[in-house]
Amino acid sequence: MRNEPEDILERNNLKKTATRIAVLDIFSKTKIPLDAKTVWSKLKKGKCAKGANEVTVYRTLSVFEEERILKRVDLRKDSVYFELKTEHHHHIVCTKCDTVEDFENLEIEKVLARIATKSSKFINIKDHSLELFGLCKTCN
Amino acid sequence: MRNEPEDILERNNLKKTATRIAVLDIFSKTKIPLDAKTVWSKLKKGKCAKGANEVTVYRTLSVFEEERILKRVDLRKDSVYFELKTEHHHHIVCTKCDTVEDFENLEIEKVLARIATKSSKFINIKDHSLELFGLCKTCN
DNA sequence: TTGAATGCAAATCGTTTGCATCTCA
DNA sequence: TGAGATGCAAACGATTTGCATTCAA
Repeated sequence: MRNEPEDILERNNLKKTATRIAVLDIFSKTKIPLDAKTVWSKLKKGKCAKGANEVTVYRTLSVFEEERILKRVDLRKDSVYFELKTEHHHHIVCTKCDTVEDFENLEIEKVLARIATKSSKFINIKDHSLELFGLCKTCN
Repeated sequence: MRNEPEDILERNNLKKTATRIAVLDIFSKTKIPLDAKTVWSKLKKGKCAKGANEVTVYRTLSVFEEERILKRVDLRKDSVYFELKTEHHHHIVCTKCDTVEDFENLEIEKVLARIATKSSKFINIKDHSLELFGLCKTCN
């Protein structure tokens, strides 16, 4: 399965527009969670024709989230961050600068699955967020 | 160590005002995360003199967060939720209704502590968030 | 008394919506 | 061609700020 922006859009029955392709490009190059403002400013700087509209960015992110191309990430910031939905992983976030480190851990997933079965009120757990917060070596 | 609203305020060198006491009361009775709007409406309904101002609620929550009396919780809602900073625990949140279930799990804390030591970019991890999202038995 | 806390109005910020126009398929 | 995508202006909701007033200590 190819993962070029065009392929992703094709696969999800989305029209291949310049903005959408550019947004996917940005996410795949950046590799860290981004919010609408950041994507928008990257679009403006980037070679994307015309520079795209801020509202279109919001709409694009929203569509990508619905199509599960992007995944929302909870970083305790004032705006909503997204990242490409690739392998399941979590983040360590520097509360001072914007450094983000990814990590994955099978053990945690197992424990969470077990917790899910123990819940008294929930029967259908679909997702979870797990992020660590602290100071990176530079900011510490 | 007593934990009446007055004691908490005293301990944190905060003036004991009617609104602050009422807000702490609400949090200790409710036991689930609350956002500013909810606290405000509870204040209005409650016996709190005058009913307090919405802005004051925001300021109160903010002060309590700074003083670490309250802890911010990320529930993927449109507003910011807080809860009393008591024992460390996590949440299972219904994405349809407002049901929230608490859970704690020592095993996870251990694994996270180990992950923290393995990080290449971070040296000082202070906190983490872990919330599960799904549908409760009623909404499922 | 006095600095901190509150109330009110207005500003700000992130995000959404209505509608006319444009563009991919 | 026609449904979906975009742009622009305006609306919106959550949160913050400036400033005058009130209140706990």
